[in-house]
Amino acid sequence: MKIKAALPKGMRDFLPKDVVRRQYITQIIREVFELYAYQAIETPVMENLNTLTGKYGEEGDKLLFKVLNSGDYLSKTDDQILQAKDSRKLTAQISEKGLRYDLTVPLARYVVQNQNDLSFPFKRYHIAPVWRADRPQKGRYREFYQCDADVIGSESLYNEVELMQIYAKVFAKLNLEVKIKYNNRKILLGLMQSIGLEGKETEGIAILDKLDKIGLDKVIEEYKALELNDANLSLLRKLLETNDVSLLPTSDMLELGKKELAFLDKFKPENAFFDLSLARGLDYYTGCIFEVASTEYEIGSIGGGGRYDNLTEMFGKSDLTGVGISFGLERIYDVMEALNRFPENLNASSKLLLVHFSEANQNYAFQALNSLRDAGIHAEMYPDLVKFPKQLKYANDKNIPYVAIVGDKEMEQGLFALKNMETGEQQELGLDRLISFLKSH
RNA sequence: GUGGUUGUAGCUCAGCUGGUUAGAGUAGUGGUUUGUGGUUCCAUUGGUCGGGGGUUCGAAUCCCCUCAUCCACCCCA
Repeated sequence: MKIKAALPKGMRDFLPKDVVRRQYITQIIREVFELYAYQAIETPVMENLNTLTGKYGEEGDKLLFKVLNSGDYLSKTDDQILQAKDSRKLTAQISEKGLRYDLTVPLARYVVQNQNDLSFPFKRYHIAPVWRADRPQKGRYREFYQCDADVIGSESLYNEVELMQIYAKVFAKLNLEVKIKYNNRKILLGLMQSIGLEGKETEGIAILDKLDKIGLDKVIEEYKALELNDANLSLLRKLLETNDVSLLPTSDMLELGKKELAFLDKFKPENAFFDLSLARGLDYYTGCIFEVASTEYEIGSIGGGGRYDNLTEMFGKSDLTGVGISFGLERIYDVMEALNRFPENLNASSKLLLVHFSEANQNYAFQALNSLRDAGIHAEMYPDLVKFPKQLKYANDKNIPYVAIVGDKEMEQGLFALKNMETGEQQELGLDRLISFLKSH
């Protein structure tokens, strides 16, 4: 029976030429992370479901990929729940693992679990895929890579500044123009509280976040629906129009937020800007928050992050604050692709193909391969005995720049006919000269 | 979860208002006197026209359902 070759929704294959380009991006990110003294870690793709749930808000919980228990999982379920077809309760009984939704929550778990072996402040980076059961669309996939750098156990705001510098440096190296936006959850929370939205802070912050999309008037309308008085409504309007922190009311929370903001204002990179309407949906942020968007191509945010004070507390260790940023690889890729910013010379192929006409030729060529590879030249021999044009076509399709022809003539003279696949030029060289030629071209 | 779009050969698509054995390009394979590709020419493989049901003498084409896809909303990288 023939089954249809297909992938699950929102997941993709990558061709060799795609992988080279993805690695070009991650390599730059990795280098900058290491320059700033972050160390790589790895964690499993699966976490216990109770590690993941409740960290990303209600929406986030819905978007978790859950993994079915092994074995005869149905035999252990409650009959009543099974009969009632209650998916949520049943899920809890048949699934105890899930795919990670981001790299931050697993980090919190990791830090608590491995605290004895880590030195704090712990600066780590992690480049790996995450999964969200979202509906795919442009720039949104169900499997995508995040590239994270976080500092755990340091409340210094220099960390925030460094992280913004990392954003600036990486995107500069990628030749992309971006705008780094920052804000502070304390400002947002304090503001909501001071305008009479105690208990409804999250709701109020979510409205702010829509400013870009629906405009100021509609934002104010939505606040009106929350029964704000006129004084507070006009205050909000003014704040959003001017983005001016000095207009903020006074409260303990707000003063704290303003102080933190002032620090960032002082040390921030040139392309970073305070934005009062920046909110970010992830539930765990408590201090500074960041988001990066391309100024050249519309695709949503290509990076985000912030400070989280209570994430390790959920795993039983308090007083361990963290701050981090994330790069979204596929969106950065899409921007690079759309703007044609990948270097021309990225090539996944070898430099040389050895072609031949007989088994004797192959024997001879295969031995030469060893010397070529010992010299560090990426080389391959066409493995099968096929017609000559077909071997050339292979080199051509794979974008291999040079072909060395090994026929009886060449064997007798101990030479290789080196052909430049672009110009068609051919020259006869001994093995030593072949190697030195390829090394210098 | 809501709204829209599109589903025809491995890939990109054409098939007009329903009418004979469903086409093209490209890729694949075989040849073009067997040591020169990208750039000759010829031949050839490959499709239950997303799936199911209905209307009709007759459906890729019309209607209904369903699945998938892409896009937008929600939210996010």
